[in-house]
Amino acid sequence: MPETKPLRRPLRRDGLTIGQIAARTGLAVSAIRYYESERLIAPWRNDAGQRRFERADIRRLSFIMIAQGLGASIAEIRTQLCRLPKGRTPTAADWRRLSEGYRKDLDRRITQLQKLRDDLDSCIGCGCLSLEHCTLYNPGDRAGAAGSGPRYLLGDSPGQS
Amino acid sequence: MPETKPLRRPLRRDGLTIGQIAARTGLAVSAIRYYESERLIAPWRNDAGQRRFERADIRRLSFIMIAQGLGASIAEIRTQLCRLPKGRTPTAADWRRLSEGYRKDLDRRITQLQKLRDDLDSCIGCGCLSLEHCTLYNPGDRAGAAGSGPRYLLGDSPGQS
DNA sequence: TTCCGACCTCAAGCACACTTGAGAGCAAGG
DNA sequence: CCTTGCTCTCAAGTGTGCTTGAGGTCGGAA
Repeated sequence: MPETKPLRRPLRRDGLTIGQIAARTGLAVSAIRYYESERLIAPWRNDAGQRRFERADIRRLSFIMIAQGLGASIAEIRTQLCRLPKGRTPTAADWRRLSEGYRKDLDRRITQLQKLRDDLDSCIGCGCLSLEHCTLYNPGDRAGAAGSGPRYLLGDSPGQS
Repeated sequence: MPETKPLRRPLRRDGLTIGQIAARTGLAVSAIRYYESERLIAPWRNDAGQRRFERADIRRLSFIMIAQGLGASIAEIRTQLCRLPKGRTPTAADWRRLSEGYRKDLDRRITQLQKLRDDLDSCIGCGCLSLEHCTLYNPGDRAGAAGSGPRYLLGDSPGQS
């Protein structure tokens, strides 16, 4: 987490600076700028061209972080965020509505992982490893198997050859 | 799935060709070559320098596919595979031993996803989105949230702007 | 006024897991 | 033998989600 050390804290009115947003969300400044370039957020600019954020943007960024943790791509998240009301600050209910899809997805994923776990012992050492219709390779949709993203979670520490 | 259409099928003795391995595993030929370059598999070569595989390599590749589906990186899988016996073809018991780590990991991930699901409604629309110590952002280790890999699983079809 | 830290843009780079392309060499059915 | 399709190597490209660097501006405390 670079760019996040001393922080003098000025200008609370007229919006938050990108550094303040970074500090509050834990995101890197560069990541926030990237999200803007991807049209996930739309801060306004002050006279000098510096970004200024609303408090609501923190929530928006938080949603982005959660959605990413759940496996969503930037494009998907953009689509999701488009469903928020345009003219006004989203309410708790708006966010909750958005989250419902994720909840259903979580349910599906949990079910699939449970199946995967139950299949693992009976499958991994057996003849079905010679393939054909083993549930371990084609767990419904491949997505349900929970992705190629997370690193260093399988018990081995990173950096081993 | 390119490179997987007509298939004449010769030379069963003296090992399987890369095309045959590809057909049986569903992997692309290029992916198999890549795995060799990453030292996950080690086919021998015939006189002309073409790769020849053992049947046991199918199982090995299958393990790779499963492990990837569970979020393991190439490096991690390489480490895992190093634990297999060197001199002989791995037995079902060998594979089962390897899979135990994954089973434990699956248990952890299922638990975390359940927690995530339970937290989702109570968290996503509420004040904790303004951050600090919300479980949704820092679900233990970030890996437990199941990764940034899987695409198109959140209910929205791909290709939407 | 000075100065340092925070901010700006734009281009390029990175890591991962492959795929694609060029150019050439085998293998086996007809 | 010929042809077709499978195989080879090596380099470069792809997509995702950022980070890094260069070169420069802004803001506010001293």
